[in-house]
Amino acid sequence: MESPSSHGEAGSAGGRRANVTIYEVAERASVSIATVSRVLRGNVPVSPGTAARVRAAVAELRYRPSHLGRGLAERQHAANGIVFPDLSGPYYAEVVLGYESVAAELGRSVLILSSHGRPTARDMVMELAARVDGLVFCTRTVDDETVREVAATGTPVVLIARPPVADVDTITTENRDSAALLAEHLLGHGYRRVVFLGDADRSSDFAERFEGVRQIIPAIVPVACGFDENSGFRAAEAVRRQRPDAVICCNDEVALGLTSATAGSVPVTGWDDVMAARYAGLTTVRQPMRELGARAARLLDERITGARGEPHHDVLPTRLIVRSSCGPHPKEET
Amino acid sequence: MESPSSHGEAGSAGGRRANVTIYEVAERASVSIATVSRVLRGNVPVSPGTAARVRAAVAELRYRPSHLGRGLAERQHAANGIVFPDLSGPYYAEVVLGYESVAAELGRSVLILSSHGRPTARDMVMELAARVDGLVFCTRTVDDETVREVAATGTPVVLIARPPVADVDTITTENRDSAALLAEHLLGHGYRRVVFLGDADRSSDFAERFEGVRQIIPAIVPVACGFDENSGFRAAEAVRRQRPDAVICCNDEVALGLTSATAGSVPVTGWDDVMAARYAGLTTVRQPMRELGARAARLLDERITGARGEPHHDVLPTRLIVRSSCGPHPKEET
DNA sequence: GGTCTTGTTGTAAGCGCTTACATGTGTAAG
DNA sequence: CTTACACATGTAAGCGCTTACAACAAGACC
Repeated sequence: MESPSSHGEAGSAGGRRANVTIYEVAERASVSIATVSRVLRGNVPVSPGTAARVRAAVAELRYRPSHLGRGLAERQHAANGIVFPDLSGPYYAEVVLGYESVAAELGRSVLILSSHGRPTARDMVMELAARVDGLVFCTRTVDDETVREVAATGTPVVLIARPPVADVDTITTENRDSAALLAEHLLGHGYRRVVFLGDADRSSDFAERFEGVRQIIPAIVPVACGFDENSGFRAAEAVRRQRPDAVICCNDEVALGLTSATAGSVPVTGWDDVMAARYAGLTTVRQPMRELGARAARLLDERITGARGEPHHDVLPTRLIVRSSCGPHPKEET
Repeated sequence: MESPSSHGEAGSAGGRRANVTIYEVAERASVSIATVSRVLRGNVPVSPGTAARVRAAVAELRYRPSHLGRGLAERQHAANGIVFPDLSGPYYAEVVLGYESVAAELGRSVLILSSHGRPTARDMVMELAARVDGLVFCTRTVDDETVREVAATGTPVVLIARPPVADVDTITTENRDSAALLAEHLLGHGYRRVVFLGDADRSSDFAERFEGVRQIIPAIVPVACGFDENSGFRAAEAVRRQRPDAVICCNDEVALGLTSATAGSVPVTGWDDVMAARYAGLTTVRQPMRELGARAARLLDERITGARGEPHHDVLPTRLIVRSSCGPHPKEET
């Protein structure tokens, strides 16, 4: 008996689900479990005859190696996590898509966690960190302390659209310059009194956009607002009180929400260039969301597989997309 | 020395990442690993003093139990998977969001896999199946054979928007009746020659919608088409050749794409009621996408935790949303 | 015929955790 | 002052896999 335990007893008891293990395969192929493992991993030569017998046994038994056993022995999960606030709204969906796509290519499963404003987010993140080889955080999903704690356990971390914490890699999109460009465009329209709708305290992206605008329009008036359509819609009253010539919104959803409420009576711009923006004719700034996720996956993989060195702080370029929502053009080009 | 291995030697060698294990916690608290485990799981009484010592050691060492070790011992992953074709487009993003939200509530992590038309999808699915306690498949991401194979290993499976396979649970949204309703509405507009834009062979949802329409408009003309905006855009030529009074598209994205190409010259309807549909004024059928995911997570959990019995085949209700894209209303109500 | 390779396979020690069972202590009962 | 019984804790056997090391067989070579 080679088995140290009861593995040999294949007895299909009335239990729930008796998964077939490497022991049963070994027994059926009349080899040791080590040989089965070697055939499956293919990193050590095995005689062709034996290999064939093992493969036959694997097929007949429909054997699937347990990830738990494998992971424990190899000390790795072959999985990455990504944490974001919410998947509704096209922004995070695109980021996650890009991330998954690359991670899968690299042979890593991806675990998602939507913090969703849950108060237990921190615990959920630590829990997630215990089951992956690396972790990506999008924007302000958790506080810096949590990021630091995860990083301290040695788990590689990449931050998306968020200022650096400790010496962790980050990937962001360009905000300041394109915000300035957008502001200039609005000035070109002849607008003077401009409102910035969005909460700069809650997102470094928003803060940078605000700063970029203020560089060009020092008198910019900030009006606090959430992130979604509803917030934009509800902000209409507060915006109207400012009697603005134009409103620069922190993202497309807010812009779209505001547009619904004002029926287009006020020139508006967004940020992100989500699908709905095209149909609403929204002037906005396009950012490469999918690329953001893809890049994060690659960066993470490098760290996991051992790359050392200075933290990366990549910045991806964005592009101003002028449509009709900012009003008729006195002289600008499209 | 209680440790059977080298666990006791805490030596922080120059290695990559020496995770703290239950052995170190035990040593620090001067108890056995069994006691540490008991304190952490809280299912067996431990004297208050000991528990406090253990908790202190856990905190000082920043100990995080390994999911691999725990999962192996408990024979469960505490994780669910979900497989979908693509996350771009709001449909799957919403489904996944609803799924994640409930799964997290139930204490399960969620692993996502986008099949993305990859030829290796089948292997990736089997791989995923080996690391979760249950799996959800959205629409036609993999063939029936694969679904059967996963189900055969004893892994609970739930199908979303897909016809039953073996005796697996399914969740779909109502298609036939709302399609008939939509067709009637179009008839009410006075339209007679109607095209159905979409590929009924590639989705049971689309097939049902087509059938529902045909019940009311037997002369409905099918025109093949993909799933996304681009497909809709490119189908404009083929559609025009049919000189239709109106076009019923298989989903909103196709409808939106078509609309861009025809500049609204043809009455069009979609399906799903995605965000962009509201801004494009698209007449469509709303389906509860988030609820679809949420329900799947609950159903799966029931099966995982042991519910037996007949397969469920839930059907969620949908709702016709009339907007302007189907043309001016001769007499209909909103 | 004996020694050395080389190639193939088995043995067994972990990986980090849970838990049935055994052991030891203090206290109530006889 | 025993005997019994709770209660708290330790001991050790797994969970399913990988892999260093040992063992062995079959040619190659002198």
